[in-house]
Amino acid sequence: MDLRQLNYFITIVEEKQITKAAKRLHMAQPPLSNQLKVMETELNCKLLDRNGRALELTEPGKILYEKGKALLANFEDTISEIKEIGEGLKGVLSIGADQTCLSYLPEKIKLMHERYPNLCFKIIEGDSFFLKKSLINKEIDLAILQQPIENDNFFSIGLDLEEFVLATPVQWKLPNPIQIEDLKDLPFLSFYRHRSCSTFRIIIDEFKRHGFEPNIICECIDIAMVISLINEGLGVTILPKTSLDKCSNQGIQIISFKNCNIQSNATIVWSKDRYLAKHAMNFLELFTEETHLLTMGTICQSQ
Amino acid sequence: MDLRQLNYFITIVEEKQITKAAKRLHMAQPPLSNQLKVMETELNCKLLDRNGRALELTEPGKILYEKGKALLANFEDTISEIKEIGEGLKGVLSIGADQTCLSYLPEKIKLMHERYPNLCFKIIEGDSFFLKKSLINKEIDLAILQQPIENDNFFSIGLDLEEFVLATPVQWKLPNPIQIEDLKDLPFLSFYRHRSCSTFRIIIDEFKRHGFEPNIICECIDIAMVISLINEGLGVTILPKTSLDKCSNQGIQIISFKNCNIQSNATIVWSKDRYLAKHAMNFLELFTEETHLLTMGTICQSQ
DNA sequence: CCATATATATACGTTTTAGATATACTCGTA
DNA sequence: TACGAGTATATCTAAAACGTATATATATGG
Repeated sequence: MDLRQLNYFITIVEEKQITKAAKRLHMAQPPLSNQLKVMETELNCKLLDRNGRALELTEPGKILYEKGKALLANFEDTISEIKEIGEGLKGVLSIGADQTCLSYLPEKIKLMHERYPNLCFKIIEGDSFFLKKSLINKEIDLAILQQPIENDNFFSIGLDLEEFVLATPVQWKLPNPIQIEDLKDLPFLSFYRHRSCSTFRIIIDEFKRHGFEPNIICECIDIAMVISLINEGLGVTILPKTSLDKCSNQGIQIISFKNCNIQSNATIVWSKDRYLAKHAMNFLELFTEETHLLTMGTICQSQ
Repeated sequence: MDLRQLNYFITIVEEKQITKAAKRLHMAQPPLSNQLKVMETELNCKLLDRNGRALELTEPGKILYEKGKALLANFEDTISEIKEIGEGLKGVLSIGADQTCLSYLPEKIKLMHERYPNLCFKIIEGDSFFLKKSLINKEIDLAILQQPIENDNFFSIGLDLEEFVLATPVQWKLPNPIQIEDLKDLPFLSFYRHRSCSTFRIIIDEFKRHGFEPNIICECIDIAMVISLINEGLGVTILPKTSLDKCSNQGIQIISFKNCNIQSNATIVWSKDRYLAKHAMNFLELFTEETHLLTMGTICQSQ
């Protein structure tokens, strides 16, 4: 017996007549009578007691009706749920972001929530290595991080380029804009978990390009810690502009660079090894709508 | 989507491979791949992520697997239950009996319970009119009563014929066996709800055949009441022998009749208007096994 | 009591679709 | 690069679901 037959049976019971049930099911009466017979043969018992016109449930018929109705409803609910998840209307969207890119998220998540109110979000913070591993392990759908991963197991789209700025204690007297060489002797605060963190590398590489290395007096794993150290007048750091906008920045002075061509290269990345879930595609669309930075061809994987 | 396809999907998930799943399902691999594709098309989303060899569940696939597995199990349980009920292994068997026939039940029900331990019983007591109505209303599956119902809406099989006996107070000095004429002046106790009760009519008719009517001093609705009145020495009554055996009968004297040809005519009766449930047929068999009174042709209705 | 209306069952032909077979493709590996 | 394991595609076959026509059964009205 299958669900089609079960539905036939339930309709017959509710219409109390095979003919009416056939109409409701948009089919002719004879095949419906037939299917009922097939079911009864398979179950080896009468489900309906036919005396002339009156159609009455037998004991097993009664039970089949009760349980079958619940089963069908359950099944239909499940199908609907799968479809909703498939359409990205429901489910859990897991996004990874490194510290400098966390600032991209709040606005976009608000937008997603408005469009897909049944969607849940999971935000994971970590450096590029951690995020890469999470993508491969399928612990996250997407990651936003500085600088594309040099590996060809990932698709990626670049977000708006954005300048890096210098953050210093507010009372320090420094030129604005400043030159990278002026940082030579300033105490420098950096953040990362591993020295291979991409944001860290971008900055270090820029220093090296100018022929020196920063005077690092503290390495933190956390931007907020760096910010509070700056607040205390301990030193300076270099960050993408927007990631400072979202912090409480009284006590922080923001200075642009004159001759520095490092830019925030925030990139949204996902795994090639995996079917990109619809809700993740929908999230990507939020970025493409605005920036128009990419051809959609790179997003839509071959199905 | 139907349950066959759901089962296919679940098997694929569990075997982690379409080829192995096809083997387990005793079918070829191509149609199984096809069905998976059909499902994905219908649900409008990928259920499995195929990268080369590794077959992994997508988000909607995961949910479908979890819920689908439960659904399938539920469905199979329901089918099993229906089959059990259909085979008479389970369910509720409702039996009606009039007072003089209640004594037939305990032994048979014990037997039924041993054979079909999951079967429940419902025993209803009432006079023949009440039982007839209950059969028509389908409140009971079968009824056991005195004398076949003269209506042709019922099937019936007669049980063992059994003599009626006289029950008197133990201290009364009466001949044994006795003649029906000797009852002419004895105080008579009778039981029934309506004067049309068949047991009552059988007895009255026998009195009339001998040219007199009993000297009825009390009409009760209950055998137990009649018995206790006899215990008190109030009068006598006539009953089928077995229905006295089962009562506590200290204080009761049982006397046979010499010239009386009334017999207990206990009959088991069921409605022609109704498909006789399997458990009811099984119950009937208990009687036919012993008595061999009937041709099975009358039991097995045309299906 | 027969005629009619209403409903279910049977017979048979048609269409749909699940499944089989053969084969091509894809990817990882030796 | 060739091979092996697994999946997808193409085409055919067979089963079964459905429709049409019609027979049968049962309640209702004249």
